[in-house]
Amino acid sequence: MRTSARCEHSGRPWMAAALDKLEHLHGLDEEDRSFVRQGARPSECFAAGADICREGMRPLARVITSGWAARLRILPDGRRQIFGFLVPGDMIGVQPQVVIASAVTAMTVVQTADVSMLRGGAPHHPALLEALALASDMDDALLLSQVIRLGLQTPAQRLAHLFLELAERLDAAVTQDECRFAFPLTQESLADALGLSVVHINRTLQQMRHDGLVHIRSGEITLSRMGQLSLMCDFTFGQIWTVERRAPASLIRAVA
Amino acid sequence: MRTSARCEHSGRPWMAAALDKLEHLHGLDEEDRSFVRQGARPSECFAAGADICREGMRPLARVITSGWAARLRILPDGRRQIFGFLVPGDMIGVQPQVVIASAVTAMTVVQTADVSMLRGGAPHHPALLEALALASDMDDALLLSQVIRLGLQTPAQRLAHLFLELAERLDAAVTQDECRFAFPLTQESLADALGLSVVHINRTLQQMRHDGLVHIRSGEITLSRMGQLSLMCDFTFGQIWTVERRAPASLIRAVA
DNA sequence: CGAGAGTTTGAATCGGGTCAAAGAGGGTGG
DNA sequence: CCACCCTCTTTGACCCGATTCAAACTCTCG
Repeated sequence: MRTSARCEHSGRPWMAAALDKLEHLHGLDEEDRSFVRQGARPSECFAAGADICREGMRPLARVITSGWAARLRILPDGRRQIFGFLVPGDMIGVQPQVVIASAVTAMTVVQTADVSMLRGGAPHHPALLEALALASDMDDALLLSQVIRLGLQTPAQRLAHLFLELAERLDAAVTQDECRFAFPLTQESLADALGLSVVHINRTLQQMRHDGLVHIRSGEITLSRMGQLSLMCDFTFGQIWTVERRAPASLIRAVA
Repeated sequence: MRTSARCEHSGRPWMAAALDKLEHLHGLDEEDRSFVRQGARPSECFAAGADICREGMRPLARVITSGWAARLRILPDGRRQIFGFLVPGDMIGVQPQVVIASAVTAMTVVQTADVSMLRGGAPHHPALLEALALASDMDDALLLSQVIRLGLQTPAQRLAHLFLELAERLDAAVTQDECRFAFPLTQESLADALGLSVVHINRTLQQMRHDGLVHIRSGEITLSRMGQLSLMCDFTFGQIWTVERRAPASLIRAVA
């Protein structure tokens, strides 16, 4: 169990991702932030492929401080469906949740923190309570996006939509219509998330690369021509951070 | 606005569906039940096709007392994706929800009741609070089922899975391996929910009818050979009513 | 340097979509 | 009470997109 004050990989102060996410959702004051920082306890570290939480369990209240995970279900015949990805700042079992209907599995090495003090919403911190409720709404919205991808989008649209959603959630760095961020997923994970075969994911990515839209190499993705990308898959920046529309300004600028 | 004590269509006491659902999720005592009955106010009645709640709004706390509705989104190009169906007893905007990420549209005439007193969970009714948290978990689980249908199931499996899920939620009547209940959806609605074309829904239903599995006629569906149905789509009765596995006994018996 | 995971390629197949048009109800108004 | 109309269902033909299988290639890590 690690107790250092910084994340190994990103080098940012630990809990920074979670605080940024909550801040995005609803402004916090310094009092709220220190409540979160002091209440959180460094917790388990999971190897890639390890189960963070099994299906049907009452989950512990945890936040991911580094690494990527996935909500997923495995069918008796071995095929799996990924419902969505969890990135640093995302929480599990914080909302008054009794059971979780899906497993959560680490896609990379994942570090977590225990945030039991947030269960049932912090009584004396109304802003925090609001932020947590919005985080829960966001989870719901992300699941709806996933249904839209599977239900009505073409393969290229699914990929574009997922990439843009991740870029926004990760608050990715944007430079002149290009957006770049660490991307640890295999094509197989993408296939399992987007309801397509690995082969077809591969061919579609190739086409998109040829069109100068996406480039994935050595664990890093580069999105180019963001305007084109968001147009082709009907993605709107800012929708994720519901109510207040506080999308990272850089992303919105890059598209406009 | 109606204030009568009974539902027009079903003839059951109004709020019966909601109370039954909560009861299924977590046992209530008479005190809890009368709290719900007395706090609920008969509210709007919606025509088929009317919007019960628009996307991005802070929803009023309502429960459907009769009729069917659907959570859905309509894309700019006119195509629509149905995320799931709401049946009597299902609630909108009760959980500490700030915004709703999808519209809710009436599929039939829908009567609703105002249950604002349940917002944020009834303070002095712990059992009710638990039941509401479980209802919220159930909504999450239903959305995950929808993703599984779209992501990994064949057309026939999607139909079977949806029918069985509805049978269980509606606590449908079962007689010797046959299950029958009112079914007001058009094939177009099914198509929009299951990510298939109307034509293909039609052909698949025909095949299933030919196989003696399903029969839809004049607003009523009959499911036959329930064991076969649940086997072919990997549906497990009882999973919906999470923790306590309190599926309607009749349904579980019919399959075993 | 080798092993294993992940990516890339080709060829054959078939499931499901689209288009177009014909039937069946079921409700309404004359 | 019947005729009409509108919606929903059903059918056929054609086509394209995505899956599958199998094999080669490439990268990364031990």
